[in-house]
Amino acid sequence: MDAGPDLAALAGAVGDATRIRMLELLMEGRSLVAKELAFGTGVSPATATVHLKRLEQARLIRSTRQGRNKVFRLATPTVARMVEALMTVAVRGPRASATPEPLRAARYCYDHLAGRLGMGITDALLRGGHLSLRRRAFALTPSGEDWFEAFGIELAPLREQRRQFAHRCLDWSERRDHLAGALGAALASRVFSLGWVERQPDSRGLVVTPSGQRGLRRHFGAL
Amino acid sequence: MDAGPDLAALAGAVGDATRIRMLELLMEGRSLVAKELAFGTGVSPATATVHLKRLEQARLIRSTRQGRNKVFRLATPTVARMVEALMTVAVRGPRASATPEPLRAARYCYDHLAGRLGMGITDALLRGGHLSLRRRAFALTPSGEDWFEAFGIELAPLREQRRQFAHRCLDWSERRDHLAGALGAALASRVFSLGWVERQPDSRGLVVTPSGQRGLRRHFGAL
DNA sequence: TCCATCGTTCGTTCCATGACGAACCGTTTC
DNA sequence: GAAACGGTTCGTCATGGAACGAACGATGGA
Repeated sequence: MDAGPDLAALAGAVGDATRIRMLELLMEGRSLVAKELAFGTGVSPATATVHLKRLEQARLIRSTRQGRNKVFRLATPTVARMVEALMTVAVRGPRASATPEPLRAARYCYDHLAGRLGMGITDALLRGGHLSLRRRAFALTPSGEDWFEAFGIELAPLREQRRQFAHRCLDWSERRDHLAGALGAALASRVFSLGWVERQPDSRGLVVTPSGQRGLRRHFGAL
Repeated sequence: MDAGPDLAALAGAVGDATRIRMLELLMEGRSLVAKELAFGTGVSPATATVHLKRLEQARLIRSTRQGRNKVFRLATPTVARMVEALMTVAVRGPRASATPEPLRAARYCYDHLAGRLGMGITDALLRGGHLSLRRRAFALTPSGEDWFEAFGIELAPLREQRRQFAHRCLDWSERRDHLAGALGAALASRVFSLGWVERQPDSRGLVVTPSGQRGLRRHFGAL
């Protein structure tokens, strides 16, 4: 009698505190092994196995074996966007203002930069004419191609990836789009390896280092 | 230890087959009374009451009393977008191609037109220069203002509404944006009152009437 | 080879909660 | 006023499933 996609099955897979927490942990973009996910959700390895299996059957996550470890990641960027959409709804209500300031300032969203940092960088790239807006994505302008190469990011390999190149991702704290996709991930990775931002332990939160302050200002102006 | 919005509470509210089905029913944009939602989900009125209360406490739906009836609707367009995001994920997998053709052709998404019909109209308006793309929304061009007025839609009252005027809504079957927001809703309502499209019973699906075929072609060209 | 570690499987326990019917309250209609 | 109807509340039942510990297989390191 129903119609369209099988929402009930998906909702069942998502609708558990432990499992949604696992998805939240994976939103950092890191690949996590089963044990980390068990610890991160405060649950025994045995229980974690069951949940992870269920998430995998629902195609929300994927796993690969690495030796005796099993590492998990979100199945697709679409899943990440779904989780973001859930966050966008969950953020209102009485606890709305309880969103921790560090997370609003800078955080990982799946595998790219979000929060005010991600927004600021995206805005700067738009202002500088390095990015332009397209229907469902950003587009890299000629000057943008030079800019990214100069920033130390090789574009050719990124274009060969199957995932979207410069996706637009809606930010639950800023309520606007920031740069995602292969290009966004590469940018985040580059900023990270430059030592400009560092992970906060056990959180999606990021901190900008002193050298990062300088570097970001130099490249993106006042964020 | 957690951070950000309270996903667990939201996931709990969403993660039940009956409740997600209720949200799905409300995605048609209609306001439905409790009894209809009970019948639509195949559950007793008593059970429906409990579910509806829970959804309301999670701020996913809102209700108003009308006489001895209680009518429900989605709380905000943000909720509608969240449900769409869930659908977008749920649609892949083995049953992907099982999405009923009528729904792909034309359907309600919350309160505006979606599916190929919604996409086609949106595209035609873009091609005609009546709409332009903005960051997170569409914008009405000067020629667009004339067009909508000529089509029988008063814009002034729409602009006064608190909701977004010309929102972009991602379509789970077409995977692109279509026109939503106050303007999208008004357009859908107008097309409906012209008798160009009709509801399919017990479904989000829409059918284009013969006069609708002509009217749509005349105004939007080949869809 | 032996041991440590990781993940899975199995069996068990236990709690949350989804469902219903019956009784009840308020509104509308006749 | 009486009857009909919509919705809510209450009590009860049953079931699903989340959690754990223990035992087991597999992998990698010493």
